Amino acid sequence: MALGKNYEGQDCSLAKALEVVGERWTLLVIRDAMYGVRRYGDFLAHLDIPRAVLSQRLTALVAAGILDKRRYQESPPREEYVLTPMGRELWVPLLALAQWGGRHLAEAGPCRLFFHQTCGTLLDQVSFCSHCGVRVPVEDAEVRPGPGLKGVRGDQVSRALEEPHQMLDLIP
Amino acid sequence: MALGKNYEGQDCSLAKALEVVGERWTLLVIRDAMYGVRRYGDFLAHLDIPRAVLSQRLTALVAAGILDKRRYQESPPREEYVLTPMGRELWVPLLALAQWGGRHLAEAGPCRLFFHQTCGTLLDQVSFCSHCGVRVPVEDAEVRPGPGLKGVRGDQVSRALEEPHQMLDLIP
DNA sequence: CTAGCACGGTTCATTCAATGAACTAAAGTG
DNA sequence: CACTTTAGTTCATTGAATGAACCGTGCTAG
Repeated sequence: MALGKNYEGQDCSLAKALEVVGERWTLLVIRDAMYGVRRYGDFLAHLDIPRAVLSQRLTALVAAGILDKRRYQESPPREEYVLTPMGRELWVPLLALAQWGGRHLAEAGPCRLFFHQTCGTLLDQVSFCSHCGVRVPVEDAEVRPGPGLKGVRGDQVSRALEEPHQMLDLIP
Repeated sequence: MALGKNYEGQDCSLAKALEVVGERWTLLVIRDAMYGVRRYGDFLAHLDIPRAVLSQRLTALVAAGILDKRRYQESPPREEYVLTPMGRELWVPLLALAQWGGRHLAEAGPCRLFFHQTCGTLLDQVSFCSHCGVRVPVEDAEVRPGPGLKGVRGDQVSRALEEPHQMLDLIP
């Protein structure tokens, strides 16, 4: 692969994690799954990822136990990819990385902000709600557009995310 | 590059972060820098990374403001790479990812454990010390070998990390 | 003063993955 | 029956990763 194999000699939990989620595109696929993207075509439209790469990544993530592929309708048979509990736990490092990027790399501020859904508090320190004093799992969080959002993408998913949206909830 | 460019269309802080730290090897280089690795040769020995890739990554990280390259001795002139404050903040997502890997991918348990240096409390929930109620920055943390550590690597850095070691402190 | 060595790289041929366009296949729709 | 939607696969091309060899600087031992 391009990123992910051959870290075996590393004797390190981080290396093990990167073997599974460290390849190009993989974390963005997982991010989209957290936004509620579930279908091949929606990932494709939102990520501008080559089809072959998307197929490979989805298959690998299913094999790793991060995504679950399941039929959501017969006739025509259609499958969706949803995060497993293990996949949902990636919320913590993912949010931390996004917040780091928002602080240091986004001139105009973060593109998206995350809130504790039950109390409305902004999550700015990892996934910890300073108001409630609890760690907020993905399912209790809400995304809203942030100051840095340009809104240049025209796809379905991007448009849906211009509105506040509960994490994991299916994109229209 | 192989991972990192071309996420520009993404309008997302996570994508921006991955443009800088999402390439193969990059996060492992930063991890080593947090362990106190500073010299080209030590990164090389500990990571088993091709020399050309290491050069490229170090240069890119300096350009991104994550590492600082500075002379630590004249005659012979030698440079070291140390984390900037911005780089040190990657501690949060890095630790979160390592903990996720330790929970889900390490049969024998995590290879390394991290402790709040001032009180000795294990950091198991991101970088938050449950005893002191504070967020622990890298410089206040200590690494110790965990149950999953096999200790198969013979290089200087690996051997040094078989002992408790304060983060960021220079490896012997 | 010269041979060797440590360190920090660069160069280059080969391998392997990413890219993107085209094609396939199953099923439903008009 | 033609056409569309969805979810892929195939394939030629590009580009990065790999690993071995080489380079240059400045110490150090004989």
